[in-house]
Amino acid sequence: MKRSQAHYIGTLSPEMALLGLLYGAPGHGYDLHRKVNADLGQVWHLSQSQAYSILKRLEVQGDVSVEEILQEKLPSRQLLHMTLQGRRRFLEWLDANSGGSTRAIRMEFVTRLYFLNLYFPEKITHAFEQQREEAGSHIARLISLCDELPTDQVYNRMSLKMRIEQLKMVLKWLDESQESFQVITKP
Amino acid sequence: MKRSQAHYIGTLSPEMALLGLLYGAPGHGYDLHRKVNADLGQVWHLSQSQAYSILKRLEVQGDVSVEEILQEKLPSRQLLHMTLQGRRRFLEWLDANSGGSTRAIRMEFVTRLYFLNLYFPEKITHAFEQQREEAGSHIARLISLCDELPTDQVYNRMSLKMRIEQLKMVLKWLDESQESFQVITKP
DNA sequence: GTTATATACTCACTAAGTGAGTATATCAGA
DNA sequence: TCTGATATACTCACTTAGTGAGTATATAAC
Repeated sequence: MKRSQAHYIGTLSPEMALLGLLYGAPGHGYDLHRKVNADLGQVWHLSQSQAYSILKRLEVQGDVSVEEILQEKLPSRQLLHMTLQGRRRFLEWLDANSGGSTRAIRMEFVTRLYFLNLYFPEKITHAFEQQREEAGSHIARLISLCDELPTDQVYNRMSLKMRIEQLKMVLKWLDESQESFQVITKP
Repeated sequence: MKRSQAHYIGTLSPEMALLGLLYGAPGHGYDLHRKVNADLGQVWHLSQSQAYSILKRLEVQGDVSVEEILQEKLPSRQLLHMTLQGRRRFLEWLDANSGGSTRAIRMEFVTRLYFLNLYFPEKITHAFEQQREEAGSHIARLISLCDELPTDQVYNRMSLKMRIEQLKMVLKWLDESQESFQVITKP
């Protein structure tokens, strides 16, 4: 209950990238880590040990269950399954939005697209629209924040301005990315 | 020796924001935290406890020294001084560059400007130039990375493209910010 | 036959970040 | 005058992110 699946500000975790891979089929920690690195290596930088530690947490939380596969001589391997709870959490996360941080958009939103394309390609268009709206309303919020800032707040203003411009950029990037998706999804 | 003052990827810390304030005069943890929040609150989100924990580390590392100020009745207050080592580290950091991550630029670079303006305003122009170069070479690196990416790497490409566009934005932002600085530094 | 590589995982560590708690002083309003 | 809010100044316990190195076995390559 005390679980706030919310990350601390600035903290994004590839938790869902790992969990989501199990939606299709059970797998080993080893494979999950490799898959994330192969398909989303520019999105998340995930070390092997970090992958295992996140998977451990997912298990403790009850989002995945472990099937010990005993082997003669060999140490036993652990096959990970997504639990019903994990499935629910994953699907919820898929529909959630990534907020207005450019980092979150680059990491979470792109990861969502990855899974939507795998499992629910029909939802992609909506995801783009939703993200555009989110970005737009964040821009508005930041602009008003910036306007309220006293004139002497030079550095805070610089920072805010940068975030605003970055988000405007994101709107363009969303349009361009979506176009390249049309090619994939409607050939 | 094992100190890599380097942050893990994606991890930026307001360590230098706190340390740098002591360059001018010694102060209490309490004041340092308030000052960072007041002047750089949009740049760093720093809780009080986090501030104290960073200051503790700075002390253990030998960058600051603690002067216990005993008070009758009251619990003793700790006045923090910058040590020679701390001074050296801070000045080195001031001249270093913030790399090519947009986050690092928004946080570290802006913080550098803040201190340059306080202590060495004549260095500001150079800092802008240095940062522009850095950003430029990072853009080049990311573009070649993106070009080398196999066509099927849709999501990695999306992520890279976003970073590239963000950095191009940064170049504009640097120009605009510097203009607003001219007003301050050469009135 | 050895050496490199792929498979599959564990552990110990540093550091970021939160949230709540402690203790005192001071000042403004009922 | 007492009361309660606010400012000062700090501590502690906790979760999570992230690194780096170590362990152990199978298999293919030279």
